[in-house]
Amino acid sequence: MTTASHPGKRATTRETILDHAYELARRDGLEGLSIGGLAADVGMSKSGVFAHFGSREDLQLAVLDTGRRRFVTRVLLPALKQPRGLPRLRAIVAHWLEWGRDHQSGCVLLSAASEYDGRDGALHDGVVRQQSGWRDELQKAIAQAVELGHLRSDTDVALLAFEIYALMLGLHHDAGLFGFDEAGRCTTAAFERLWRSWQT
Amino acid sequence: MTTASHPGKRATTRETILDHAYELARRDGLEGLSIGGLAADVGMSKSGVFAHFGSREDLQLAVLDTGRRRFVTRVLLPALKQPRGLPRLRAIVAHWLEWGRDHQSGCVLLSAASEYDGRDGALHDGVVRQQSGWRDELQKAIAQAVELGHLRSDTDVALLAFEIYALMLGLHHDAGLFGFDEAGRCTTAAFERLWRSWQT
DNA sequence: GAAATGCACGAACGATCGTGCTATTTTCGC
DNA sequence: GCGAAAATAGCACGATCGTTCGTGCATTTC
Repeated sequence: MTTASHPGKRATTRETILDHAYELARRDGLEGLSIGGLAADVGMSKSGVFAHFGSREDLQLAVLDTGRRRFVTRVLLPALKQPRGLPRLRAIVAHWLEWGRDHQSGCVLLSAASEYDGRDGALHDGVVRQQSGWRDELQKAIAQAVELGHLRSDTDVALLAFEIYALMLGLHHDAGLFGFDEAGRCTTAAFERLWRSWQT
Repeated sequence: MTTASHPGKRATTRETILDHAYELARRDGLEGLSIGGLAADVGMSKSGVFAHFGSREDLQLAVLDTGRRRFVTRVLLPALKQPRGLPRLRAIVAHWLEWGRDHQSGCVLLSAASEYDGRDGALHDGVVRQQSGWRDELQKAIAQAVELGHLRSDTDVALLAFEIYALMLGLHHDAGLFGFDEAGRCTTAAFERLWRSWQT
């Protein structure tokens, strides 16, 4: 009877709860996520949901990590199948655009970034860690494209990563307020201009 | 016979409340703004604060409008003193950058945009109206720069406005998470690249 | 000086928040 | 099937939420 030799129902229920919490957090943010509302959405009791996490903050951290894992699965991992350099970089952007299309009603990772950028605590730390981790991945892909000669040798890696991220922020912003169609058009056009400006 | 009896004490107290509310909303967002917390911050009773607005939603709308007015005063109006065309456009961006420096701990307008982009209601409508109004001003300034030959005649006005806005989103995002210095450096460099790419 | 008005306060409402405790039910190895 | 253990429900708590209402104090108006 050490620890969990059997699969246990706990893990799957926790996943279900996190699925619902993720959807709720997309609309209301991690700060707007309440245990009572989540329990009603899942169809469980408040205490039943609560027991899976121990605190609201741990629930929020778990939802944040759910978002991170989904983003990695949907954006980063598929792109890693492409050859290094510009193809992989463009694949990252392409999958990121799809992510944006599917998350025009709100992205947990971005809303968390704007919710916790000014405070401190575990959520802030988690957001910073997640965001800087992704920025590192982005810079890594850019650096490879430079090394392989796909981008100009004097490319400012951090600057290009900033520009790419900024365009995706613009996409989410405009898609949420003005609709995805026009926002997607602008973003795509802006990316074409961006590649042209850095390409060899 | 105290100070300023002509505009009535009500108006000045309301301004004081809104000053505090604006600062609180910068950290916690409009959704995180509570009447009790605001009252404690101002040094008034809950009901005293409440009486000035009639509802929490009206308070939030008032804070949103406070942000809009400040932004217009700090960014748009000073830039309108510059000659039309690229000088005015660059002045807009310059003052916007200063705004970003002073609001690295959170900008009410941007947090409101991400808080209400997925819902509906008066706050959502107010945010959309405010954002599209500002985008229109931006496009107007760009169009003038094109007409005056400061920018390429085939300039996609909406696209450039999107690119400018995206860079400012990137600034706020990075400044909030990683610090203003590096974010400001990237933003400035990105703008120089942007002007070069559209200039005649 | 009396009456009216403007403003803020304090108390209280019902609702919901997060979070403990204790039963009760469900699950799973035997 | 049985019994142990895990998982969920039930209930209660203090705190805070937005909101309402009645009251007191100032100031203005007559």
